[in-house]
Amino acid sequence: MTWSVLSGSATDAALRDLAPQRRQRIRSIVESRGAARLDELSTILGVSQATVRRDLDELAADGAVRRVHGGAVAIGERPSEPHFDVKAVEAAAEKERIAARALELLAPDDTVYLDSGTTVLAVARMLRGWDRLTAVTNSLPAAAELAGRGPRLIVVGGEFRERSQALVGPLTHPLLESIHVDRALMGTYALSLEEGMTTTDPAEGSTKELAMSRAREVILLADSRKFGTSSLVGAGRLDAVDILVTDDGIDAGAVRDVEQRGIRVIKA
Amino acid sequence: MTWSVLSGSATDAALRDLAPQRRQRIRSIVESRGAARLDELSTILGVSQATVRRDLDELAADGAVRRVHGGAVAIGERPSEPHFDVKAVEAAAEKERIAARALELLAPDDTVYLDSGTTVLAVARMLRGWDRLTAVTNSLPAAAELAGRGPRLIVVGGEFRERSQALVGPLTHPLLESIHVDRALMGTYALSLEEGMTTTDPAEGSTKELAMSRAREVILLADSRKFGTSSLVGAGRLDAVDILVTDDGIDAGAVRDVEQRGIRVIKA
DNA sequence: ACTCAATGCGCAACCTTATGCAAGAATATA
DNA sequence: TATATTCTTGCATAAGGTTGCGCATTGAGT
Repeated sequence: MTWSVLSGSATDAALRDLAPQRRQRIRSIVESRGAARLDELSTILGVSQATVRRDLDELAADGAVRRVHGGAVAIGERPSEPHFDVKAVEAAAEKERIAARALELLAPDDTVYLDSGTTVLAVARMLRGWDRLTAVTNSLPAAAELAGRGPRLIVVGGEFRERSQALVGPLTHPLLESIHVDRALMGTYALSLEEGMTTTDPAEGSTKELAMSRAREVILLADSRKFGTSSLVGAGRLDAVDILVTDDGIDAGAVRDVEQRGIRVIKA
Repeated sequence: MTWSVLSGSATDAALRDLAPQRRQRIRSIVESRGAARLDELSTILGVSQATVRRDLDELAADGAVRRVHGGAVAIGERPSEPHFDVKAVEAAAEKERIAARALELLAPDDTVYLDSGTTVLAVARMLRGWDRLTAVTNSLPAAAELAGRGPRLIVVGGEFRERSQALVGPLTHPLLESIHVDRALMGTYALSLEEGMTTTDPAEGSTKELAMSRAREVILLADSRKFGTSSLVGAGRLDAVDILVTDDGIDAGAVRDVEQRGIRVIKA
């Protein structure tokens, strides 16, 4: 029992973070907002500005943040502003590997559909300079990434959905129905054997399904953590998928289950 | 002007950006518009001109922007004539004025089509926070500007044309034909009484014509230097235009000619 | 149990930097 | 050349930072 609660400062101490925890919090605050002023941090954390200063100096010494007058800014500030708020798309190395592996499945003259999602976006980045390729996409970040950098670019129309930064809904359908692509590179929010691909938005789900139906070959990019999860609405059954590219975190059982459905599994 | 100085300075400090953030903002403003005036930046950022000067000097030293008399221009704006720099700054300010004037013609609940081009792009920028508006556009930069910042956003599909950074061609038509907007804000490469609007690309021309035909009211944004010029292919006759927003550099004779066609002329 | 050094934190006096202001010099436009 | 901007410069000020010190808590040694 802590009857030391009687003393004011003892109470505070009990509630307060330990120094390393506090530094970690500062670090994530600065990182998520790009910058933070000293007095803000002091208020948020409930410690004095002097303490925040010390923490900031510490973090700066470790190279975790960059110290500036009045506060701190995150390291890795992008020099050229991305057209879209592609937030924290320092795509995990894992996604990069999956993307690189998927790239090998494409031919230089292909017509390729690029779905929304960060993993597929990583592929889009790697397509710079592929000037014989035709890329079709409903992802605005992917479009921004490809605009004028090699591939012929076709953007499907539709209503912009902020969460996925993609164009979805009924308005996309006429265009999708009028085209045909060699390969579709799909992402997904969740994936399970029974439900197949699932996502949070009905419009997005049906757009995904339609896109897949217009492709000769469907390549699904999904990291192993997606396995065995499911979300609100269906976005295509597993049967629609021809190739699954994932990372080696996937367990052998899952691989066997998927391969049993006639899907080729590639571990990046 | 200086009420911010008079009021509580502590409040201001809390709202103000950190120096690196402010520089980053300046950088992206200059980059996205191609140029910016010093006093504009001062107003936008809420700091004195002296501070903007210092920031600009700093950024110029880093090679992030190019400093010119009266403001700064983005790196990579190629000078086509002597004194282009200052002209670029002036022209940017002119477009802003035209855009601001056009903005007054819109109602909060409107459905608006935004054409490609830098002047219309300036309007898109000003539409941030208009969350009751629906914006339809074929311009990728405009879409990037609006994505998740207020208006409902619908992007028409189509093939991306690098020169205009817009989606054009036959693939755009099905979607355009299935919608109807209150107002269309159009830009143009060239403009003359006889030829009407003209542009360099056939696909772009027909897309513009179609877009205008889907609008209840067509608003053309064109600075006065465009008058009396013409380009390769037609992009709509003047009869299709209801309102012309231009700058006061236009001569009285031209205004009379245009008004004689039943077009309302607004000088920004 | 008691002391005592170590640590973390807050406070406040003092220094530094960033910003604003204004007058004169420099530069553009007519 | 004349005139209106814009730029430079020096200085005032306030926001931010630094330093030294004291207090509380903790943990180890006696």
